[in-house]
Amino acid sequence: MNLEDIAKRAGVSRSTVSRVINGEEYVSDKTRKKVLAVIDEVGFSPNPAGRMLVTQRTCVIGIVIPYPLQYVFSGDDPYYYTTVLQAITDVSYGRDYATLLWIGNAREDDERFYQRILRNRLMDGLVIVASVIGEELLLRHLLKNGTPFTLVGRPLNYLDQISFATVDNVSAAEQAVTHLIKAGRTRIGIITGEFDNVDAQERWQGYKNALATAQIPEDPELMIEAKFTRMRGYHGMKQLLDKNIDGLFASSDLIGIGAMDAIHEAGLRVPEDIAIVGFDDFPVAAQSSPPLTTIRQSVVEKAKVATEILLDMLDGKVSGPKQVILPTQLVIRQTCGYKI
Amino acid sequence: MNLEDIAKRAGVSRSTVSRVINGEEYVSDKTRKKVLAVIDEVGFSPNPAGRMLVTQRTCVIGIVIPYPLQYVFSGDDPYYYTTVLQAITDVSYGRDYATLLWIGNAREDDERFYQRILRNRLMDGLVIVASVIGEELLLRHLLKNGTPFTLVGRPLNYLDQISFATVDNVSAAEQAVTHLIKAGRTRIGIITGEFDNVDAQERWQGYKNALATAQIPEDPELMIEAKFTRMRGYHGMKQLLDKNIDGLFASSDLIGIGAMDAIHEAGLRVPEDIAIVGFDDFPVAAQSSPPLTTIRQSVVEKAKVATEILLDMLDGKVSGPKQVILPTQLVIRQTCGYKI
DNA sequence: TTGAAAGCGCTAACAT
DNA sequence: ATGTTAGCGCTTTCAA
Repeated sequence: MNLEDIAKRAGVSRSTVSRVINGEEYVSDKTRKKVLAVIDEVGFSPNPAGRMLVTQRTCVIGIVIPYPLQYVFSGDDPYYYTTVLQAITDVSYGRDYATLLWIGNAREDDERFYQRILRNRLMDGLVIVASVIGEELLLRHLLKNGTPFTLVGRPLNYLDQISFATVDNVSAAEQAVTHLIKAGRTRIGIITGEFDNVDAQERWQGYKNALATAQIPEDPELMIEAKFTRMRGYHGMKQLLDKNIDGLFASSDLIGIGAMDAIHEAGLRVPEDIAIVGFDDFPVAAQSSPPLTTIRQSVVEKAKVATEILLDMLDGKVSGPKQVILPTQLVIRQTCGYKI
Repeated sequence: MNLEDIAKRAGVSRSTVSRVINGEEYVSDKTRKKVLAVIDEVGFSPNPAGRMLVTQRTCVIGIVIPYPLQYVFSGDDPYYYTTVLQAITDVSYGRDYATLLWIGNAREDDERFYQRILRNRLMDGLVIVASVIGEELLLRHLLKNGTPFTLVGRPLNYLDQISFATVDNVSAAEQAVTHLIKAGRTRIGIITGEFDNVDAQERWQGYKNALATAQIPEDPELMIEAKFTRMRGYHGMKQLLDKNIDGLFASSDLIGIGAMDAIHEAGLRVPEDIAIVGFDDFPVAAQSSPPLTTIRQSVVEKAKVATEILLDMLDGKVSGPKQVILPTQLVIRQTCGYKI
């Protein structure tokens, strides 16, 4: 069933059917109705390959998550990715784009993965979820052959040529640690995500900045590189327990909650003995006991904005690189004990 | 850059280039090498639209998750979906298929969602992730117009016409409850997922079967419909606390862990006062304290098998509906106290 | 072993 | 307001 068939049944020409389908003007109401009736009757929908061939557009965007889904969060809270996926698809569908999904694979090296994406050519552009360092190669390829793309998160290279949406992790972390300092804490530890994670790195920097501003010397013993998981938060805190800290900046909520597990297990209290400020404000933060004081970032917003920038580029509404830094917010609950 | 361009540069015809790209025989080694060199040099990859138009195949499959990603698990453990997505994409990429992602959207009704999928026509077939009742309409459409598809999970209708991979939830739940009975428990409660979830329903049935077999009368007071979340497990257990139960079948690990939260909070012990058997054996099960005795199902396997069946159908290796029931396994840890 | 040519289903420029 | 026609880039006969 194709345009020609519909045209015959409706007693018109192929082009008229095409016009009706694409909602173009210069079709009489009567003709339009007749054609639509036939289309509806036979349940016709146009073959996208034919259309793609002539328009050179697919109305498909790619979503690239350049690592196995459970890599970063080690399986214990993939909240981040599901939320990002939902947000990207919501925006795309709303603007009549379909989404092709590319998830990294533990058994395949980056080069092959990127080649598969680049060879596919079924996409008008890409949204790349960039929490982990290492997609530099992909970005270079894309920039070289001019494929439109945006990042959810901040790229490390080509900063001036790339569109992205992110939050200011550095300032937000500074704010978190400053909050601990205002609460009177002076021996403040940090447990952060792995260093190949851009967010983890930036939050680490924010921690250092806040200490510097308050003229508290850094103590490497209090700074632990872990992962964004509850388990690693728990074990990280165990290392800090005999270091006599009175404050902890947990670089993610899960880390914070894991740390609380360890603190409670040791018979200590939060916030009385150790005050904690987390990061993310994922749903778990409000549900922990005591509820976690944390920095709120909107993952949904980040993903949505990145997608909108891409679609705006594809629809010709935006040309140059566009970069959006979304606001964060300190959410005061009960793990710090300090009210502003 | 198209076949013609490559042909000119290599001094051959379009058809020869096509043959080389598609790895056909009857191309001399010399010609093949020359063409490949040119392709490599200019970084050519064929336009999929042209190919699709003539072959009537896209080498794209759709992944359909007919509900918002965070609907079923209310955001506190999207482990299931990330794992399913990873498994489906792994298998697809391994067999040179790309994946188009369709996630349900809270703001859009089912009818519209399904129409978008059906109209898309960019897919050779679909893998449908079917944990929640309600995709009947989609299945009917697909059966009607002959689109190949498989389900991850068991369908409720058209059972004989549909290919799927699932586990035997009924027997597995029976085994779980029987394990509690063998441990000497007689007042056994159940907290299960919502009834529009096929797995929840089947596990509920298995619970009843086991009681019947052991001639323990059902007590509606001990049977709680909740959701597959830690929170709902916690609140469900709170309702059961004054019912004097000595055993609990938690229809998911998260429910079990939430129940333990409530039990511990009430100053009771697991398994001494209340023995628990969960379901799923997600990573959280081994990490809880005490570690959860549970039924292991392989979500990865379920998703992989469903995808493989679909691709086999598309590659003409399988014709009729193929249905696979995957094994489950009782994993004995420390929440039941009974060693076989 | 290679090339010529037809045609997949669609859009868009042009003609009417 | 509608029809005619020329491709878009590819595969696939068919002929050589």
